[in-house]
Amino acid sequence: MLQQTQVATVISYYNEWLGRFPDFPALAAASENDVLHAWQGLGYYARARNLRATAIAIMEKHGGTFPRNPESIRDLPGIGRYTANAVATFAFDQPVPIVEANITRVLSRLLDVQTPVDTNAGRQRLWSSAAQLLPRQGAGRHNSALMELGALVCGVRPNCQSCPVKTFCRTTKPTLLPRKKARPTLKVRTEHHGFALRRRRVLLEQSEDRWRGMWILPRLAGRPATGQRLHRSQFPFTHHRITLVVYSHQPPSEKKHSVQRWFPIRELESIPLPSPHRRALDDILSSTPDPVS
DNA sequence: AAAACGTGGAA
DNA sequence: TTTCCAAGTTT
Repeated sequence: MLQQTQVATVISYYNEWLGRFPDFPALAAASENDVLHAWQGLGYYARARNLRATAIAIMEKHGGTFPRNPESIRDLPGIGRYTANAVATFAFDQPVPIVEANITRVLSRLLDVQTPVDTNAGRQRLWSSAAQLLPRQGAGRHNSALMELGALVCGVRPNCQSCPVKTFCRTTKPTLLPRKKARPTLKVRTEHHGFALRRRRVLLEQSEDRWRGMWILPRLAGRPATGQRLHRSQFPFTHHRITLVVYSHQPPSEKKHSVQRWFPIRELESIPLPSPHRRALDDILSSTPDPVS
């Protein structure tokens, strides 16, 4: 959950998630739809599918017990070098390095790393440095301390006065570090969707790409020739800014290549919808109590 | 190896 | 308002 997501955001999901899926058997037995529903709003939905796949792997390949060594952990779906080592060091106190956003700030400043950290050379530098700094005993505590330092002192706006390792720090301009590659230019796009309501049911389709497995308003090829504009909003998406426009429309009776279903309005809260489409639906359903047939 | 993958908080 | 970015991984 914490991958590329702030701790405070994760906490608002964490307890409910664990209440719903308290252990590996429960998560392994859950449907992908249930998992996506519990995850909705958190983003990066591949994590939800991978976490479920990991639970299944734990049950089927590891006899229900989470593996202890980093290589085995790394083989689980959705777990890369950082997460594997983080679990190994925090759960099992193993002497393996970790490098995430906080430690990237700390090490790049401590060592005055001018190489962009989001390049192979930069990552190599940080990971080998983290490995060298590792103590033989108490690696879990050490790694935790590095992260806390990055979170509480060596943040985006560092508080060097209160830094416990200021005498070792090589940079004189901490706010210029870590360096990163130039961001790709923002791409602006408009996406057109249709809203159809019949007998208190809304037509939705299951996304096959961006929000794979989640339910969205049916895509339209472009601005429809007919149909009233019911909603317009914008949402950011990685390096895109997308304008979402929703029109009233009369769906053709047959539609191939995408799963479409009519959902009673009451059921909308129980199915996984991405945030922009949920907001659009909320907007339309509240402003037009009884829109077009 | 660049690009894709989401969302909301904070400056 | 815009921009940056957060306990990264996969393709």
